[in-house]
Amino acid sequence: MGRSPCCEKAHTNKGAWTKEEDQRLIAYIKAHGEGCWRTLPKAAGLLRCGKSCRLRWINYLRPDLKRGNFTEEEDELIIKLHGMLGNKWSLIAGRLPGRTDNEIKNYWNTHIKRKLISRGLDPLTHRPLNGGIQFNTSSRPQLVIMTTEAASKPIDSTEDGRSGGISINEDEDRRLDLNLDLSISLPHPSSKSSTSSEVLMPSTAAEATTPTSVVPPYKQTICLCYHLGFRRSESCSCQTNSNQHVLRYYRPLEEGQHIK
DNA sequence: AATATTGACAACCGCGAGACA
DNA sequence: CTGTCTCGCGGTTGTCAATAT
Repeated sequence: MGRSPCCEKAHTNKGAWTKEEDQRLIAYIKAHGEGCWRTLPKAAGLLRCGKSCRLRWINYLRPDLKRGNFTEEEDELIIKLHGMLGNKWSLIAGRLPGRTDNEIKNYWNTHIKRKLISRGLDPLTHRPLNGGIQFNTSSRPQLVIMTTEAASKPIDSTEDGRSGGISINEDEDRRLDLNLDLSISLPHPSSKSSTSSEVLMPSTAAEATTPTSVVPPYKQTICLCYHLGFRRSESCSCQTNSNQHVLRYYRPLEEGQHIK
């Protein structure tokens, strides 16, 4: 009992999209909106696989795409986020408005990898290529995952090890130096009132977002799901869910900022 | 000028997760 | 509970243009 193919391969075009195909896809989505990619090609009169339509729309045709060269700020943000998230391109893309995961992935592979190598850093681990040399972590910002009992369960770990995410292994020391300024520690006493896992991290965001919860006076709670770029609100249940496994991070307020 | 190599990026493929019947 | 379907993600490949030989 096999899985049915996502489309009728015998009657679908492949390869580069023509202008006419683009126009058809744009016109259809403008009229009917995104959704049901499987049936879209037929409805739009396209001889394409639904997956192909989705990719074309998301990576190339969407009106909110920025296009053009990456700025130095974007470069640095990508490097920083990659250091924290690994190859989670969709999450990284969520932090860069107008950029797609595919675009960032390509850009990483063609530009940033070399940039890091030229800085003497391993693009995979962000550690010095020659080994041995360690950052002075005390003088650099840190990502600290503060755990509760909930954190004894690994976060974002997969069997095949493809994930580049942050994981917490109960057998390991609770304070891990993950390099690139990452470390994991036990809960801060001052945040006892909060039962969620919390992350202290350097802010890469210009703005602080809701939801908020009981926080120490010098911190503001930010939903990690939202902040890391989950676009669909339903992916985030932080506000309504008392689930102890919800991961949040706190970031220190910047100068001039105050909690609303 | 012809050919080979390299770089950039669009597109494809396979897989996993979640929804649903 | 199980199987199927759809969507989305990350890795890989294909193609074309630019550059080097």
